[in-house]
Amino acid sequence: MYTISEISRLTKSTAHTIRYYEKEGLLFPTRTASGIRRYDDNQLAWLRFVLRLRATHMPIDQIRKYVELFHASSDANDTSFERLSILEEHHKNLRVQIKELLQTEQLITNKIEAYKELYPREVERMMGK
Amino acid sequence: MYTISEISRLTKSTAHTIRYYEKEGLLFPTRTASGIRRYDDNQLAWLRFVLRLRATHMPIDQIRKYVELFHASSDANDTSFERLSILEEHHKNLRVQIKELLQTEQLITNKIEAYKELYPREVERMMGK
DNA sequence: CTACAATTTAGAGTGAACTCTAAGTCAAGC
DNA sequence: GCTTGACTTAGAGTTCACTCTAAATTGTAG
Repeated sequence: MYTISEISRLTKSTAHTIRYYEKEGLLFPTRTASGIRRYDDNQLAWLRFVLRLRATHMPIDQIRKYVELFHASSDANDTSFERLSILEEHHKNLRVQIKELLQTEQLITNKIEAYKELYPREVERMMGK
Repeated sequence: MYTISEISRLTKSTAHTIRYYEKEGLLFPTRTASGIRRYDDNQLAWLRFVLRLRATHMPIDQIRKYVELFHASSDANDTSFERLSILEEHHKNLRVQIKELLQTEQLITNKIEAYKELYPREVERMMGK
């Protein structure tokens, strides 16, 4: 079981952000009798996943929707399909982002090459060659 | 020469945003005698480039720095190297983003597969197979 | 000339995601 | 028991990038 500062260190995020995610309904740590947050390995893994979703620009609202569906799921009310479709929507988003980044990466590479051709000696000097 | 609404249509951005970019020092359209903005093909191409930088999360401050260096450049004060290094910084950023996206894409793909294995028939039905 | 659409400005408002503050409570070492 | 550092809360503040408003001006078609 980890304290918030341990989780913060392990995930390289701030305790402020971790509390904020809890307030937004993304995390549900247990508490000690005196009210101090305790995180286990499952919650650590889940937070790590959340941070990757955030790093790839999935809105907090969407992540919360996913969490709510997870908690609402039961034999009588299986929410797997909705959760799957949220994942698939983000997956579609990821592919769009990847495409945009790869295109722009090529464009920037070309521009950089153009600069280097314009001033080949100076660039070599600047680069410490 | 294009009006702001034509540029807006051609770049799929709003006139509001285009004026905002001008206020932020990214664009310098000419004006008619009565003060109406006019954009030529060079400025259109530059705006398109700016929009790709933005789509790949380059901060407006950085783009402005690049523009300022461009305008400050002369034979006596060549700013090509600084501009090159700004491009290279963004290029480094792009590679980091691409890596993060590809990793997360793999992770999500795996999760989606797990859902589909859990409920293969229902997923087929949902997907209209 | 008139009407109506497009453009202009300064500045206010919005939304998302943090990020921080202050005042108080709790835990650990001496 | 005392001190020091970690933790708690509600709520305020910040940053970024738009996004919109309102009132005035300009362009255009009939």
